[in-house]
Amino acid sequence: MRRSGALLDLLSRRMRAAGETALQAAGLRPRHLLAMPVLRDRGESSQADLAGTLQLDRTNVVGLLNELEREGLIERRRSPEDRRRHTVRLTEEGRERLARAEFTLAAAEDLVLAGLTAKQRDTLYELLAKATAAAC
Amino acid sequence: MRRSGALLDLLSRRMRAAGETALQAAGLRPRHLLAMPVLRDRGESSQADLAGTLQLDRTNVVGLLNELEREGLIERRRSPEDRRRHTVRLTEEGRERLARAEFTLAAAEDLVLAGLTAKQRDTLYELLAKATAAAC
DNA sequence: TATTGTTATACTCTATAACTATA
DNA sequence: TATAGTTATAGAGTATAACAATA
Repeated sequence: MRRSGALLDLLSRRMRAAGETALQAAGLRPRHLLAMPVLRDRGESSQADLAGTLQLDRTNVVGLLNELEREGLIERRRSPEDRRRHTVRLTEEGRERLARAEFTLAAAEDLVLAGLTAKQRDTLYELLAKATAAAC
Repeated sequence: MRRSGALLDLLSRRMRAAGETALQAAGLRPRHLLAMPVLRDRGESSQADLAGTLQLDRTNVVGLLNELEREGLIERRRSPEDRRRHTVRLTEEGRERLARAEFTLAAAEDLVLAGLTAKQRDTLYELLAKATAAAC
């Protein structure tokens, strides 16, 4: 019986472990590299929108942003239009740390996928992108 | 930049959540459906071998097997050849519960991958199998 | 009433260290 | 000395409930 779930579970555990190791020197974790690219691409975002995009619970986004804010990589500001919202942006340092960390992480990820050819890695990425794009 | 890790993380979280929901009625969790098929295919296994195959820490396999043993789905016996080892097997009830649960889980997994065609799901499975087959 | 951010909390997953019994 | 299983424990990931501020 074809059980993609078991393989996904194993591969994502390896990815996480490899990512943690690779990012350790940069003082970041894979989870940080989920949120930061979104902020860079959008320019800014509310915490709720960010949680929706990452499909993380908003309560966990609070802690994630606390860590990034403590490191000076993001900043929160109260939105003038809707004072319930925090507008979150990358700082300049956040942008720089992200650029370096992304290369480090991408290299580590490719290493985990060393069993695949470059073309197969591309196909895998496309299939994952298509699968996750679906509502659920 | 191509970041398979982020997509893998998201998809495996969805898989886990869908699997938990689907297996709830059977009183099992996705993690149980990792170990049980290995035991069925091998007939029996020591805990250390099982941990190696699943790439789980042996300390976590202890708890996993405790749950399955409490439910009467596996049995541990002291190995006569090496009295340090526990020989683990599926019970008859374990075999039956597994057969039913596998269909339930496979259906739930296909639902998570609904954004892909059947052929794409097969390709994804093959790529995941090849990627995880590599040492690391 | 509903939403945004927050805190407190609980449960799962994973890894490390240390113990025991065997080899 | 080393290995198999176990226990205790700590850290990360995730979700739920409840609250204050704001809409």
